[in-house]
Amino acid sequence: MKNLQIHIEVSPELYLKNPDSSELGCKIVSNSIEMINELGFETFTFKKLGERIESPESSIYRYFENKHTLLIYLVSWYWSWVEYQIVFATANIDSSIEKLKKAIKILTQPTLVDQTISYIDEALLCNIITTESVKAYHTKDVDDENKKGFFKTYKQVVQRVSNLVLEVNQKFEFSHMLVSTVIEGAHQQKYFAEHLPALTDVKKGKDTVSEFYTKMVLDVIK
Amino acid sequence: MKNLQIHIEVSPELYLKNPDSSELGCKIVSNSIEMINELGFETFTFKKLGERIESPESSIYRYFENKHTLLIYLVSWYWSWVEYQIVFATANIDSSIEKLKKAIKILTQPTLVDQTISYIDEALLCNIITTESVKAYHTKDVDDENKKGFFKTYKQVVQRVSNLVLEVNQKFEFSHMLVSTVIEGAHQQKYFAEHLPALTDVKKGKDTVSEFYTKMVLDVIK
DNA sequence: CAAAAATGATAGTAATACTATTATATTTGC
DNA sequence: GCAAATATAATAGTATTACTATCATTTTTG
Repeated sequence: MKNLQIHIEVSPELYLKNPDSSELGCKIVSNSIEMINELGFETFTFKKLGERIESPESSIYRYFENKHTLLIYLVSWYWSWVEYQIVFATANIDSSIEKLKKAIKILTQPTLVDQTISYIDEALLCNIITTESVKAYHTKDVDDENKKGFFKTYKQVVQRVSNLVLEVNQKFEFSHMLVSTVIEGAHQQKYFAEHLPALTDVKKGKDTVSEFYTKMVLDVIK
Repeated sequence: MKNLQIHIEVSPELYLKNPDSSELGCKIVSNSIEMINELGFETFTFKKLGERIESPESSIYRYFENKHTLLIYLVSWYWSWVEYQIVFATANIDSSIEKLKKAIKILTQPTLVDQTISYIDEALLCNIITTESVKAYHTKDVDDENKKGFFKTYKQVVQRVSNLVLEVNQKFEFSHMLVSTVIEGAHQQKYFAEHLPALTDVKKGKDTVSEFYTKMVLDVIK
């Protein structure tokens, strides 16, 4: 998987000007990832980002409509990246169960980063997904934004893994629920482990999250 | 369960002056529930609430430090109320499995409201929990607020249901994860059903969420 | 090298999330 | 029943946020 020249494309509805297309754009994206990690999404502002990259706030607004759309851009990038990993990890495997296990592993394991594509720090981005991604679709504008295709890549991943579930058990009626439960659950359990440990059983060092959700999926669909 | 004079108490850290103790306080709480439903949490402001109840913004600040704390107040009230329902529904039942099933039902069923305690509209409050409660603990201040006991009632419910899981299977290692996965999952599936149906399999009219999570729990712990 | 496009510098606005102050009610304790 | 305490109203003010607008200066490119 290393040193491949793959390139992740994000749907043009999510930016005004493709940040990929200029140095300033890349700086905006990579520094926003760092700053959202440091400050949290609500405390992060375009003004602060502007100061950090030494460019005026107004220049950032030429790339992204607002910080909410920037978050959705990051989330969308993330899911394309995850989908790529799933496709790669399940290629040339015959057993449906094995494919499903690999996919669950990717969706639940602790921040995995053995590769870096371009200017995006995937490890930091994973943290953002864990702590901030629910904010991407818990807004009054979900329905509008959904119509515009803002959540397409997330839905694609759910559909793809859902298909793997059905490959194992064609009669299972709740494949999408199961997959979205695993994905969201894995994020939350990681978050709980760090901030609200009473809500979880995650042990340090161990990959309890993967273990639990893998067991859960296999028990439920068989 | 109807017409009981039960009273739900919220921990004093969550308010400056107990809203329960005055007419204005009750108006603040009941109208905030309506307005958060109508506007969504981010668009809701103390200024708008003040206009609605025809009291100055500054009066609201005498009850709650800010709108975030008000949200936590509501969430905390909700979990006390749910805990009460679980205790009530599982009283005098011998079978551990039956008790667990009842608890899961309460945690996953569509907004249940056959009773109204005081000035709080439980149906509207349930909607708020479904769409906004993740915002209560996804902030930079979680750790601080957790130390102050802001999430105590939620943790109590998880612990209680977790104990029911262990009653059924003492050797199950992931009881807290399982329960918090069910609770959060149920909220999210309801939200997805309404806004991002591609992520779920919920069918209209049917209580798919309860059905799915009940099956899931029983399959995983046995 | 001229025209177009991108960026920088700067200013400005409405709304938000508060805090502060003083006046007027309302409650309560003796 | 009245003074003291407490709660609420009325009003003003501040720093920050989330933008929008304008114009000058660079940089790119055909």
